[in-house]
Amino acid sequence: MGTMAEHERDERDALRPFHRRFFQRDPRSVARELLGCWLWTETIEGLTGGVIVETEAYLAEGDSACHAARGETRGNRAMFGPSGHAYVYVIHARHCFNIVTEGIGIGSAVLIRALEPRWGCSLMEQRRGRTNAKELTSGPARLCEALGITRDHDGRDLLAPGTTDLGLAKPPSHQRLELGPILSTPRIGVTSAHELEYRYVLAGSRYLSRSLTAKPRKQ
DNA sequence: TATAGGATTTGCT
DNA sequence: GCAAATCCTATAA
Repeated sequence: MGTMAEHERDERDALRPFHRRFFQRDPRSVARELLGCWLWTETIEGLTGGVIVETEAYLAEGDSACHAARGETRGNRAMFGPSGHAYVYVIHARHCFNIVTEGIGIGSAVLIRALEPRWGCSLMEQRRGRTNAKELTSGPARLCEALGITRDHDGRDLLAPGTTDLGLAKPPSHQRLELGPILSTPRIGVTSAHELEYRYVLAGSRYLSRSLTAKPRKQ
């Protein structure tokens, strides 16, 4: 009793799991409501994870920046699968993690862009090759590296414990992060649909992938 | 099989 | 602030 590992386990035992219905909705609603929720992986190496502080929604209709916009391919197949499953893609030799929304055949998802580190910081430091807490999980590819998320997780059901080392849940009410205001901004890095403000952030977080005051980079 | 480009990150200036 | 590094994926031949 009282070890860090046991404390972490107790914490997560009190978690409130998601129901499939939560993901069978407009990705903009899901993206907003995932802020403050907990994401983790538990592998042979250990437990790593944190609190979601930044997300982006990608819509099936009228969103040219969405990977599903040009139809289903081998790479984005998971996006057209059931909601609540992982969609992991590779870009610039790095992985990015999404959660599929709505339902089969639709093609929408929420990209997880940043976490506030919370569990397994030493393992995350090891995987990332750096110790600055702000650089561990503040970016879609950074958090995948820190949590050990790869294409191997593509298509995994997040709502089927025991079939995956990925975990996602609402925190117990007494453990909620002070949310602060939720702001929406244009999405980062997209080469089209700049006008759609489907990036959602906890405005007070120190762990965003891009500060709210930073000038948008050339895209 | 070859080629171009991307929902990124990093280091250097 | 800027540009290089990085490698998988889609597309065309």
